[in-house]
Amino acid sequence: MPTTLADLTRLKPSGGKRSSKREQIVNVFLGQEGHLSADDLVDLIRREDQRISRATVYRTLQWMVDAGIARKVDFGEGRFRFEHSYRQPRHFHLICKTCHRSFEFLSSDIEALVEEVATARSFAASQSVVQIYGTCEECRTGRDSSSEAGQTDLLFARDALRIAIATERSGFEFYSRAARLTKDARGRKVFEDLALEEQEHMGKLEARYGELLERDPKLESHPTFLFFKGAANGLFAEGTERLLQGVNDQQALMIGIRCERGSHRFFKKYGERFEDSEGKQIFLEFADEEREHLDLLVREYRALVRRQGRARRPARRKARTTRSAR
Amino acid sequence: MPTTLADLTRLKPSGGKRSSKREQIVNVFLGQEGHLSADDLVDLIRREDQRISRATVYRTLQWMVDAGIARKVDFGEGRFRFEHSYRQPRHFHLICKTCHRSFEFLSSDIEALVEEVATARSFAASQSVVQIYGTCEECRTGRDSSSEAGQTDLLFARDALRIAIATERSGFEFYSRAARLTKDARGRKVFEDLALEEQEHMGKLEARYGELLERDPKLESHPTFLFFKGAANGLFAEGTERLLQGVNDQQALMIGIRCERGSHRFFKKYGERFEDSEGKQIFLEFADEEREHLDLLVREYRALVRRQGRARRPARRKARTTRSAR
DNA sequence: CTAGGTGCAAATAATTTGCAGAGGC
DNA sequence: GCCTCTGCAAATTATTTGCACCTAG
Repeated sequence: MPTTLADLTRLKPSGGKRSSKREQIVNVFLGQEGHLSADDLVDLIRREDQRISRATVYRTLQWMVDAGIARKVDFGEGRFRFEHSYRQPRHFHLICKTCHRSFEFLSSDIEALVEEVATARSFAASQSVVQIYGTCEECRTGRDSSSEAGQTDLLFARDALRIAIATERSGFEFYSRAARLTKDARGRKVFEDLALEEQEHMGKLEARYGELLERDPKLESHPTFLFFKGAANGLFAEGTERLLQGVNDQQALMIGIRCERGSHRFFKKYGERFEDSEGKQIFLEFADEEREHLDLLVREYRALVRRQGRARRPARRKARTTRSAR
Repeated sequence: MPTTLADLTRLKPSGGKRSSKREQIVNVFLGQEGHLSADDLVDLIRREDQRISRATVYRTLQWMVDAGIARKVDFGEGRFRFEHSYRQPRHFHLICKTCHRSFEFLSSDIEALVEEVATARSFAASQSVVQIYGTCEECRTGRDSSSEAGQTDLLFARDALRIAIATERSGFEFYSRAARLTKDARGRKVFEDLALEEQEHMGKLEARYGELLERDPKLESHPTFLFFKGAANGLFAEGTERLLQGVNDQQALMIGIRCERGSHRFFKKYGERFEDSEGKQIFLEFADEEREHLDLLVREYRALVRRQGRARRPARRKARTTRSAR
């Protein structure tokens, strides 16, 4: 919970005096969950202090937006609502027209497509809004679907970890198979080491996942928060499939490089896009690890090419193109 | 241009009297392009008739929304804008924060993802908003990028045709190859016929595309309006690739069935989602054609299985599973 | 003749602003 | 003491509504 005063003091980038009123309003805002309208906030404030005027609340909200504490969101109701911004990544919304609650989600997939559209239209996108209007499960079925929001902070971390774990798992599988298929002893050793490392790190991530579950035992009952198709099988799945179609040592290395590069790019980009949070942390750490693997593989690839060159000096590349589609 | 009175009379589903004022307002609205605010419309109306009150404009706008002539859109400016709805499919927006103009696009890909998210959260989605805020090319580079909107109506038809043509082309390729690979004479004939049909229809679609270009010679200079990844290679591309991995006659038929089914579903679904327009027409016609092909293939598949059963009566299925991944 | 459409002015609703006084540094 | 924050009331902006009047079917 980022509601402590200690946190708040760190939260004042732009000028502004410390003032009891402002402090009070910010505290009430941060202590609240969900999406408040200016009026909601006034009501809440009035409960503990009758003497705060509506204008001050509006002014403080504007200040919070400027300071990066709050984000102004528009659900098409003819007035704005405000949500926490601190530690929370930008996200999209599902908005129930019946109960007027809203639910958050992230979709790396949608973001990628949005970027593609902007690029195709040579449009410099700075922000995007995705809102799905409709009826939530509870309003349709009547029963309480126990979704109850649940700190998006934790959900983001949970899903980030799941993706990282799936990637490690598929990486492990990839390197194990690659090791089995590699003829060159030195190359085999590289793959074996990497497989081991992936497995080890996977263990660590799983432990971390366990810790997360301890913090909120119901965490796993919440639906997906971060949608990312690549996550399902892990980013190495495609590479593993290509391995099975038969490749030589050099090709195996190259496929590994491509997978690590894709993985590194995804985690780096996604990690950087977000404001400070545990999920961001996980993504960036993971990006670093993948970077190291990538460098290792690239070094190994160069070494292999050099050795091969020495082995058959005058013989030009015989390029046994293995006709494997495309 | 759907601005004629003839068109308008057809446009009054719900009750309402013919009234000169309303007629006048609707005409001015439909004669205009882009996204008008209520105030913009009042200004335009006042130019030809001083005696129309602001309230009537608001009331008429509401009536137009109910009648399906207009759609209310919210660009987060603190007021609503209105856009034509008649003949225009629901679309998403790119919104320039500098010049405040907005540009439209469709994305089947984003729609699919949005649907997936809603399903995963058991949310009954009824409508979705996708808005990309940023700076348009013109505002960034200064020069006129000649984009000038261009009837989205025509752009939709253009892109629908392009997708249909790409699909026909890939279908032709698929059936040609399938014919070449098929041993059974009767099966070969079926594939050959289909290849011919795809080619023929492709010609027709290309002619239609040509007609479209005549209506607006600059049509091709406009950027993509309808984003759909499947369009690039056509919906049969994947099937063709699988053919090349070696299959028997029965498998080839099955792959064809799967492609036609996917294609039919896509065109049907997309066609139905849209309001009356040329693009919709193209999609639905195409869906029908694919349906016919699908039925033909299914009949042929059943016939083949029957013939095979007769050939080796007591022999149980020998199921030569060709280990081709998954 | 009567339901619905229209104008005008007043009402709402969300948000902003002018100004005088209060408070932190 | 100065500069910013605050409260209050008035202003602004977008949109709606009450009510008397008008008009097409």
